[in-house]
Amino acid sequence: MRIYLIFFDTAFYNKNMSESSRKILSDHNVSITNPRILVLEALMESRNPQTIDDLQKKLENKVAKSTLYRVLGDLKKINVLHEFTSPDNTTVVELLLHDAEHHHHLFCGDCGEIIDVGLSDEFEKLLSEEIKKIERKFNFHINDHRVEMFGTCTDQCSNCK
Amino acid sequence: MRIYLIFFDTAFYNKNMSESSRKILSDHNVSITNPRILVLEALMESRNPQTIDDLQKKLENKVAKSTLYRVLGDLKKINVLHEFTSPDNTTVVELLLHDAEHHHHLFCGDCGEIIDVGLSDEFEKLLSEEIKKIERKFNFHINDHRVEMFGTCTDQCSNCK
DNA sequence: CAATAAATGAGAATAAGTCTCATTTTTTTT
DNA sequence: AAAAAAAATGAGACTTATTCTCATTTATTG
Repeated sequence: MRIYLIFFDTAFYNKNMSESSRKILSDHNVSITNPRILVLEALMESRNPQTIDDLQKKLENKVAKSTLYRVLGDLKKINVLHEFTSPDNTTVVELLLHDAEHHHHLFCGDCGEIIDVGLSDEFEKLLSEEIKKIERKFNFHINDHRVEMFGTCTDQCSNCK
Repeated sequence: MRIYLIFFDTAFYNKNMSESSRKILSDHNVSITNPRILVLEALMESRNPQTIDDLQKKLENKVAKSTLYRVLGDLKKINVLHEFTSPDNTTVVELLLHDAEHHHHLFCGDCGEIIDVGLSDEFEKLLSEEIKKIERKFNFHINDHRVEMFGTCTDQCSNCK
């Protein structure tokens, strides 16, 4: 089952990114424009979170800086993009596709790589319980959470060796 | 035991913040200057993380902007300050005192308040085990982690009501 | 207390992100 | 399918957070 999902996912990415991009936009009633397709394609090119700078490089000058930021804002608004900040204070961005599983982040302090990681169901269950306790204790309504892990890749990650 | 710690902590903060500040600096072989003491005092004034803007207001114009950033950098270097970014992309900063317990953060999306929260020992133990698994799986050395929780305070937090 | 080293203040410089507005592209209407 | 209306884009000006520079002041050392 898990293998099936991953397989599907990869196929989804590679077969026709332009098609997928159009579908994402039309599914959310967002008008289909070239810059939006280009940005979505650039986002799909890598599975892990990437910096705005990474995106700009991939897009060369095919999309103006102001448009890039605007498109990213649009994608956030329709909930297909997740933006957060890495420990060295860089904004990073990742696509949230329909089949994206709930996950957390592992940061390498050496090369800056950010890796998506899933944690066990047992852990997630206990975490949900902890969160319920926190909601009661602080009278909060909590709608999202994330575990961030900080370390160094011991020479294995793609940027390092 | 927990009550005792909190009690000690409060006393530590209030009795003589200037003294404590000097001690922090001398303990880390950092020269004792007025701006550093003022910044440390401002940091001690609130228990939860605060923005750079909060600090600047507390300091009025007693410390130049460039100096404030430099002092914060110094404090990070000696590991008594933790800097991170809130979901709305604001830099926040909190003092890590010797007796600060390991904790996580709860963010209110309405008023921006950030609250330190501790989670149960049982949870932390399971999280450590998960982290060991991740270290093996990704060949990483992980030295820190944090759980971030996002929500809204239901009219209870200090900024809101 | 003098000499040396380090830190500070003021403001210039940089960089990330936002805003403006004339032009172009997309969507809607007919 | 063309015209009209609405929305999005590009280019660059603007803003804001942070860093840098350097002359002056403050701390530390001998």
